[in-house]
Amino acid sequence: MRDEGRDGALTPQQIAYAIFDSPFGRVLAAATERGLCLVGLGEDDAALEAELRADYPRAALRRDDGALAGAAEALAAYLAGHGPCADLPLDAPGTPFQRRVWAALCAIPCGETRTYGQIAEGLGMGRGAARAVGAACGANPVSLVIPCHRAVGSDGKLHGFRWGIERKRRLLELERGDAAPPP
DNA sequence: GCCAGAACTCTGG
DNA sequence: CCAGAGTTCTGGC
Repeated sequence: MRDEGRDGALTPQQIAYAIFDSPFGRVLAAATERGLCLVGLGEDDAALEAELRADYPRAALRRDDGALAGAAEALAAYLAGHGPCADLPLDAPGTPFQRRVWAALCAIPCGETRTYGQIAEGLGMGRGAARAVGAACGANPVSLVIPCHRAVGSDGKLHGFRWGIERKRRLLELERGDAAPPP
């Protein structure tokens, strides 16, 4: 479904976004009329807005906390450890292969991790496509809704993350339940 | 337009 | 240790 594109300046994509706070810092959630198109983690609102602008340079960005209140609430609950995984509508542009990988990531149960090779094998491509899976994960714009952080190395070790490896580790600890040590 | 290299890798020699 | 395997994107010529 790639309808627009050539029009470019004629019909700029309308994107509404909101920024809220969470245990992981500031969270930016951006969405079109169809669903979320970008979820970013950061510590500076300006940096998050710049990230959104870099991914959608020609879109008409509009701050609208109300329109994204539901999504922001779900994401905040998830980041606080109060929800398994939000089932929010997505509108992320991606190739069929990327969507397949993202679907496989969503199929990973909460608290579990899987290697890139296992994901590739689950798609019926063999372990040779592990790097292709990694590339597809790296292109994932909605890091929280699509649990790309549950993909780990062959030894269960973290290798990389677009939003920072340390943040990825913390996300995994949160899902494993180890991130809630009440004193 | 095409070619080369990179990107959240894995596995075998 | 080094190179190859499968996909997509980006930049340089």
